[in-house]
Parts: sequence; C-alpha cells; structure tokens
Amino acid sequence: MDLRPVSPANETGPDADIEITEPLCAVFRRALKGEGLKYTPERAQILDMIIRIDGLFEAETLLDRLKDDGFRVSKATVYRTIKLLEEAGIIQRVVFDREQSHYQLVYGRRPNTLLVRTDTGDVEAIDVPELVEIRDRICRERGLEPHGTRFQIFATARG
Amino acid sequence: MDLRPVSPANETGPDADIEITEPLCAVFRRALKGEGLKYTPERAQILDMIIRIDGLFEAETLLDRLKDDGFRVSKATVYRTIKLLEEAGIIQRVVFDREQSHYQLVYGRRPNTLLVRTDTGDVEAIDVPELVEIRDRICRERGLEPHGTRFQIFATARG
DNA sequence: GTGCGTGCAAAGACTTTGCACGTAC
DNA sequence: GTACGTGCAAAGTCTTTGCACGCAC
Repeated sequence: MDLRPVSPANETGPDADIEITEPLCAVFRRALKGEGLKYTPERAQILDMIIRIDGLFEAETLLDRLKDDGFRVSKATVYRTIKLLEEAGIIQRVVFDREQSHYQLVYGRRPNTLLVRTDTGDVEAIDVPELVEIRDRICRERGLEPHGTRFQIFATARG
Repeated sequence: MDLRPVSPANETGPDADIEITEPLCAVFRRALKGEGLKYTPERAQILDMIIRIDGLFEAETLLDRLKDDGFRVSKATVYRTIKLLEEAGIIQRVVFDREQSHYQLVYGRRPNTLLVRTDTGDVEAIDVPELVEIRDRICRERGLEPHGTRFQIFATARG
C-alpha cells in the first residue's frame, strides 16, 4: 500500500496552548542543529511568516506572502523548509482535500479539530478535548502509543 | 484557498451497518439515472470489485485487480467511475497521506475511524460511536448540518 | 575549506482531459 | 439515432530533485 509515514500528525510540543517558554525559532534552530543542519535566513523567514499567518496555509500561499513582503525565496526552498518544520514537529500536514497539502502550526498546541464548511469553504480549528481522551483510550486498549490525530468535520448550514 | 468540496466525506446511506435493503449496484444505477448517465459494464465491474475488496483501496490497486481478473478497463475510466461513486455517496475519499488518494466503501455504514500504524503501515477501520455523537453535538451547537467526518489516529506500538 | 543551502528548471507521481470511435437506451 | 462512455495518450497540478554556485561554520 506504500503508506510512508510522512510525519502524519506530529505532536511533539507540550500538550497545552499556554506553556510555551521558548520561541519557535529556538525550537527550530535546535532541531536543525541536532541534525547537523543550519538555521539560514530563508528558513527563519519562512518560519516567521508561518507564525504570522497563524492558521492553515499552503505552500503556494506561503510563497506568495513571502514574496509580497519582499523576500526572495524559491518554491523549492519553501517545500524543503516545510518538510523540515514538519520533522521538527512545529507544523503538521493537514490533508483534507486532494488538491494540495495544507499545513498548520501545531507546536505547543493541543490537537485540534477542523470544522470544514463545504458550502462556504471556511475552515475553523476548534478545540475538543474529549477527542484526545477518546484517542488515548483507544490506543491504550490496544497497547499502542498515539502519535497524532486528525479529526475533521464537514458540514453545511442547516437547511 | 480554493477548497472545492470534492465530496469530502459523503454519508448518504443509512447510518447503521445493517439496514441495507437494496444492492449497491441498484443504488449506483439509480444515482446515474438521476443524472442522465448510464450504467455500463465497466462501471458495474468497477463497483463489483470495490465490493469484493471491501476495505481501503486506491485507484491503482483497483485497476490492477480488475486486470488480474481479466477485465479490460482503462485507468481513465477507473478514475471517472470513482468520482461518480463518490458523488453517489457509495464510496468516500479518505485522504491520509499525500502520495495518493485512498477510498473506502461507505454506503450503509457508520462513519469509521482509521487507526493508522505508522510503524507497520497497517490501517484498521474501527467503529467509535461516540465520535459521531460528538460531531453531531458540535454541529448542533453551531446550527450546522454534518455531512461527514474524518477521524484518523496515528500510532505505533508502545515502546 | 568542506559541506550544507539555494535557485532554477527539469523531472516525477498521481489525476484529469481531448479526441475519435463505440455502445447503451 | 443521439448522447453518453471508453481507451489512449497527452496535458495538468502539486511536489521533488539534479546541478552549479554561494555561504555558514
């Protein structure tokens, strides 16, 4: 089936939204250093933009916004950096349509649930703590260790 | 953001696993007729194979298995039929990695939860009724009508 | 100095589409 | 008989990769 993990839903950070004591750039820097990689201006700018977007984004959007701000970064670098950020557990790939990959900042945040309005196209990230409990229970019952969750609800206005 | 619905998680059938009174081919036939489309041998064969697979599958797998059984169907027709089956609410696209789309039979079945073993690559569909309740509650609170759910848990053996 | 990083363009993987011929109703 | 369906191959889209040059450590 060729199901390569693709770091599907990292959750490396602490499990609450509050307890971040370290800026994300430091987290990224450390992760890079651990792999013998460098914290370059391009990587810093990309992470910075992701923090400013603070929500769902796509590779293309990210690239556009970087260019709008006058940064010169190539598409290749954006994709390569996104992959590094995923591996560092800072962002997560959120696959909900087949068109392209979407990503979101997850480090230091509780796993969220995406409420996708199929009529308007809006996507809202909501917090549903019970889901994490259910996930943990399911894993515990099977001797597994959870490494991430993806919960998406598709809905329209009540007609 | 270009979030075209892509019939993300249809749930057209009844909400339990038991109450199917009509064969799937009849459901498909009716859906096609409703759109002025035809129930061709290729479409019948593809649906039949999906029923026999009875679990997750991909376009490629489906094509291979059809060919193994001696059916001559083109890749284009497989993709086109998959889209029709999605629209008919018979199958659902399950996006959990970026490599390719996976699908599963959903008509007449309760929404399931996919437990993805990232170490072994196994994917198991499990039934977690509470999730449906949570989904319904979330939607009710917001005046929305649920049209589908995607719940995926990524886990490894407890180390 | 070495090795990692970047940009560009080309390549890749999956999926969709155009076209001419065939077939269901 | 008409309109939809199919197969083939070409085109598309997002993403990855090869290569030469550049910069960080």
